[in-house]
Amino acid sequence: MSVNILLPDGSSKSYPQGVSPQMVAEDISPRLAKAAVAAEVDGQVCDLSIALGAGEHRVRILTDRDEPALEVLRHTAAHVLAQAMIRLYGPGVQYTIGPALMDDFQYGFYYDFDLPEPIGQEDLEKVEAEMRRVIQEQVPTRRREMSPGEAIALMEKLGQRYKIELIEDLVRDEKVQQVSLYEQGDFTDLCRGPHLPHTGMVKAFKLLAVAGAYWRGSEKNKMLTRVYGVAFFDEKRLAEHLTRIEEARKRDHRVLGKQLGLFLISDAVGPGLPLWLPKGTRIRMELEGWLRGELLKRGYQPVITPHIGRLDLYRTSGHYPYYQESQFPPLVERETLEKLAGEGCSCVELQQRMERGEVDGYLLKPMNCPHHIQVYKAAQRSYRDLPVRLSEFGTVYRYEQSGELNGLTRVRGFTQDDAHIFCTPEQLEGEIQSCVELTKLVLATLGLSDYRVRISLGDRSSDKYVGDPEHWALAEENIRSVVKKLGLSYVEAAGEAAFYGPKIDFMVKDCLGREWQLGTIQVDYNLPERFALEYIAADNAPHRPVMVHRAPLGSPERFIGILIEHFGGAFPLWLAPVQVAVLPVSEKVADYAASVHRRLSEAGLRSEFDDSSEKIGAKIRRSTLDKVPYMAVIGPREQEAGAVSVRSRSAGELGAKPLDDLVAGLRLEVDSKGASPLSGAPGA
RNA sequence: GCUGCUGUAGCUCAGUGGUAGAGCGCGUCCUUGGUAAGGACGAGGUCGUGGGUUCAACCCCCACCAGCAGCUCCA
Repeated sequence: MSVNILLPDGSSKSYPQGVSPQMVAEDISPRLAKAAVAAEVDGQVCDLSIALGAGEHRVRILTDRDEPALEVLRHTAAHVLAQAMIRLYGPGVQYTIGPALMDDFQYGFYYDFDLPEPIGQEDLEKVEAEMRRVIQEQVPTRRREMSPGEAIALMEKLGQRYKIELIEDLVRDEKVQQVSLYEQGDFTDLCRGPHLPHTGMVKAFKLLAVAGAYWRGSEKNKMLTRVYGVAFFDEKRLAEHLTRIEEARKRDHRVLGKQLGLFLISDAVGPGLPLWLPKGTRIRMELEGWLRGELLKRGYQPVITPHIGRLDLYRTSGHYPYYQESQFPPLVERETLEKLAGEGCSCVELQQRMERGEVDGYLLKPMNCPHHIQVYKAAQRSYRDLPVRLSEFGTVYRYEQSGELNGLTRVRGFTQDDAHIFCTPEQLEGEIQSCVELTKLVLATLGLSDYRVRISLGDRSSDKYVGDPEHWALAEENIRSVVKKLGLSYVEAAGEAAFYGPKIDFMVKDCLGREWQLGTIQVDYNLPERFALEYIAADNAPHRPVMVHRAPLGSPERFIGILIEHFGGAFPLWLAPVQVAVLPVSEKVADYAASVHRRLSEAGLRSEFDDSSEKIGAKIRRSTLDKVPYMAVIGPREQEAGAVSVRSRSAGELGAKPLDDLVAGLRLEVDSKGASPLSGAPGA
């Protein structure tokens, strides 16, 4: 029996049985054999050393240029890490799991350990040094397959109880007959593989962080020590990666928000409760103002509703029972509180009675929909009125876990650019479509053109979801249909839906390639049911409307947080808190400069006048650090000519221009939300 | 919420068991300078909060609060 190998170039070769991809590579060319790091056999990435069975196989030799090879490299790097840890901290180190990461922005692999004593960031250098030793030794890796029983016996000998648990689970859940282990010198790991032939092929790596992680991701389990690292085939790519991380760090919206005076999170006010400073507010007003205009054009009716509402309202909607643990506790009226205290009611009792609905209170609203539903119900609705589209930039409060709070992207008090559309089932698909189109417009306007869509579906087996399965199926079908019709690339995620219905989420990549979840569109048959919503149809009988919840930004707080990072604080002109800085060269031209400043302000431009006694270089530097898009430098020459010397953030010095030209140019750029007629360069 | 780390002037940070410093920023004055930092002087801190150890704590110990990284969660 022989092995027939089909190569990617279409050629085929014949070998005796048991031939390995490594041998095939050697046969093709010594250079390929040297560059080979792994192989792809019949579409499966595997070790170079495996013995190929009889028959025909498609074989592709993977070198450091192939994406799947990088994953193999990182996986081996994780094993090198584990081996180094054991060498340093002794056989008492329990190693658990250590995968390669291919989609993470920073990290390339990690390994979770149960350590006899904790280690910190400062220990990583020591671990790296030991890893370099393991790499220098070029320790060969060897795959062994054995029965689960043998593997358990081996792991018992090594004292690795997490591995034993993993093997036992593989047997129980997947009924495996055989497991694979990788030997790497004195280190043996249960592992699916594949791996590099030896550790010497891990060329460039760096350990980046040490942090806690629960065993198997469950907070009920023990907290392990996770060491994160990244690895590449060469130093250059590693250096680029580290630069990219550094770049991201510099764009951190929390850092820029402070530097540029955009927002503030004050301990005196509370964690996760951002305060918008004047400059940040400017950005938000522009963004929201623009969106408000777009909503009016699309037949939305703005409403304004309060920040709190009766507990009963949220009992009816289901939010109170479903998300109690992530809400601020309810407010109870003083009189009620005093009466209950008089009856000797304890705090625990009070909470229980509120849960049972025996005591009412008020809740800081966690969602706007119950209020909007009341607005819908305020009038009798005819099918002729539908769709009713109620919009509000409504601020909601959610008690996020303390460890989750993060700048503007995860907060406890935030606004939703919310709207609720009440429509007939027949109108639903069209409404979803226009919501998707609005979200696309928002993203396009802000230059966030790299995104995909996630359709989050229910999960029949979970009890998390409420409502009629038929409605769910219908809603899911409507959503799919729209996404397909608009040709969006999408993934489906079962079990990710809201409790009341499926949703579309926009997953947007920023300029550094990091993915964020922004806009959302959710279909809801459930709340109309719970609140007994109706409209009178053409048959003169009451029917139940469907609701769409949608927020193209998601939340202005979160969205602007992401925009700060996307633009690195250099906002396009229409959003920039200060659009133009007027910089007189000396006090001699202060009057003329002041008149320029006035003229710009009167034209509706946000102008800042720097009349400090600094030299012009210092003034320019200050405006540059503030990322002001345009500067108008003014000296005697400009005064003479009624001109300004224009300097742009993106294109540098543009030379002297008549003041009228500057005003007109800036107006044009603001109104077009992008293109820069002054410099010919993009505004951002 | 959990694990680890951190908390000193408005900001970024240094520092010592004997109650504190730098740079930037801020204020005043001098300077009137042409495209990324002109000069001088000055103000500003109960060293996160509360306990404890000590003759003495910003420094050591404990608790709490907050921030950061990761995990978990996210209507």
